[in-house]
Amino acid sequence: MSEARASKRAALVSAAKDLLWERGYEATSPRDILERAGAGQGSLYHHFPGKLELALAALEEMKAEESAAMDALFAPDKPPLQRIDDYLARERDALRGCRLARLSGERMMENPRFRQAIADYLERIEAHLRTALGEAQARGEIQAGLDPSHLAAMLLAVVEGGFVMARTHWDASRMARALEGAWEIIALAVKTRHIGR
Amino acid sequence: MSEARASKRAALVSAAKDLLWERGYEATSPRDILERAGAGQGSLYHHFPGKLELALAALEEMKAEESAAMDALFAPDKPPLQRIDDYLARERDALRGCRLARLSGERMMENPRFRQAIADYLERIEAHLRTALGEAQARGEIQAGLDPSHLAAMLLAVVEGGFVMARTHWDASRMARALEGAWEIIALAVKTRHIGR
DNA sequence: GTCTATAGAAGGATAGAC
DNA sequence: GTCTATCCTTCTATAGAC
Repeated sequence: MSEARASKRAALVSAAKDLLWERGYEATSPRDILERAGAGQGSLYHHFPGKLELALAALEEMKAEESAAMDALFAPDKPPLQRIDDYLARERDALRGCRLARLSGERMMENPRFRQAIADYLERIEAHLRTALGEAQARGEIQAGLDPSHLAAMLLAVVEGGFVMARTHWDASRMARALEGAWEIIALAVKTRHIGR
Repeated sequence: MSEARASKRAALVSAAKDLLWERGYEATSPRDILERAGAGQGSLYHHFPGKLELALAALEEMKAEESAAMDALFAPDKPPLQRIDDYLARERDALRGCRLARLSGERMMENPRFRQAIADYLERIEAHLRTALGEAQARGEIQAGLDPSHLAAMLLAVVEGGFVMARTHWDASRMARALEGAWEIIALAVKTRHIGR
């Protein structure tokens, strides 16, 4: 149960997580993973039926880790507008891309399990945003006519689109500019200056 | 010079454009392209040094086509807010993804020519948005404190992020919701009701 | 459980006839 | 310019020893 009793299985999943983030699924071969994990050919196929199942295990771990980080960031005891502020201001490695959604262009997205792991993660963020926006609206902190569900989707899209832009221009400030825009426009919806940085 | 004199080169580029959009770069093999183009092995390597150069040619054509569509959509004689409205309301196949930026997760993005073709396209849209927003602001149609450059980046990010969300959830309405949010929030910045649908 | 060795298939490119 | 045939490498998985 201790981490010290490291199995090759854990090393394989860990290496797969790294490589999926760095290169994506198609561009990562079983050999790449074995090499990085310091494991022999057999280990992968002992623990998993093949590359896909290993990738799914890696995806599940990434989803769990990132979801936990999001749950902490959106702690319900924080003021709702503070949660949104913290989400937008979160430190990100824009050039690396979203750890999960960077895979959205892969052919493997045709696989429902692969796709769903990523969808679960995005939906969790969107739900947190929706809740925070709803609470803020109930408190009278943002304008009444706005739909929290639409705004939540928009904010998540700005972040995910920001990753795409940063990676495409190979310039992290592209993400920053998009977030700046979201910031400025959201400020118009906030009745009193509850958030700031 | 006529289109009737179709060469295999054109067929190859056309097939590559289709497949890059459908599957991405890594997931498309030279054989896939040859098969769809109805060409023999030799044709590809007669016209191009290899798969990469063919993909770059395809990318350039896609960039030219999509850029032309954007130039038309952002016609300078349209009222600026109308241009923005038209951009957001543009019909898109959300599940297919952005024809160019869907490749942003590919390992081939490390290649500067590959990356730049996509960056050029995104920058062109962003510039159109920036110009339109600037003009609208100069006309006094949107609030003065807002930065057109930030808002332009934000709007492009909503669209590109919307593609990611739609593909991930395999649900085109995810893009629609993000756009709805952008719409509602932008309306707050518009002083008079210049845009509508 | 882990390793090395190997196999079958696909990817990517070349040779050379027409 | 286009084709068919072929080649080498890499990918993915299997076999079987330890």
